[in-house]
Amino acid sequence: MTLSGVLYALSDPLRLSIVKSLATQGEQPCGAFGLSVAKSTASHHFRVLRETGVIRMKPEGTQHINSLRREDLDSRFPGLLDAILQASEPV
Amino acid sequence: MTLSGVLYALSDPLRLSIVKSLATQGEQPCGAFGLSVAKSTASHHFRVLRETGVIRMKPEGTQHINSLRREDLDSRFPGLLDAILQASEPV
DNA sequence: CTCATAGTTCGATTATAATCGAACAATAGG
DNA sequence: CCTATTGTTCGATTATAATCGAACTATGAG
Repeated sequence: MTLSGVLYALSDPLRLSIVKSLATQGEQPCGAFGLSVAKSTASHHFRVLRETGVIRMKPEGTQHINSLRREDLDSRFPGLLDAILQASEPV
Repeated sequence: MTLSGVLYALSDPLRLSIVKSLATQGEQPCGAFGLSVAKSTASHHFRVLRETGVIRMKPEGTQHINSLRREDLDSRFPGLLDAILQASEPV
């Protein structure tokens, strides 16, 4: 889990929107985000988030539940996630 | 100045190193960072940092002095820069 | 067993980004 | 005026990343 990796993962608007949704709505399956891209594209973005350590995924029935790795992020990069979530909130 | 833009700019290790240097050493001309890439490549990275609003540049004699736009960043994205600089410090 | 649902993987395409060298521009110094 | 220094711009190349459709996998429902 690297800083550059996390920043890169979050620099994509679609991935950032996923993370924001997880932060405010809590864990959700991939289908719940209403992403307007092909399934394979969505899967790619979830993979990036997973591989950079931003989210975790657990299979549950036929779906995969995503959740934010908040504790890990907060301990490794204190304040970073909060700053990002807060910065993107003013919408 | 967008969040995604700033995150993108800082997700590149070379650009992050420039920003770290500016944060700790204060303003410096392009040549002072000891970047091991071609001049044109360095110029490209400075441009990205400039265009995303992370740094400003002022010509001074034959050189261009770079400085961090800390106030702007802090007011637009409170805590973000600090979190990033702190996270990358543990070196 | 069959079928629908939820995602993944694969391969291909397209779009972005990083990188370089060469030529250029601006300035300061002699 | 000539030259060195500092950085920019341009064009080309290469590397990464985003995107899609099609085929696949796993699970649960009937």
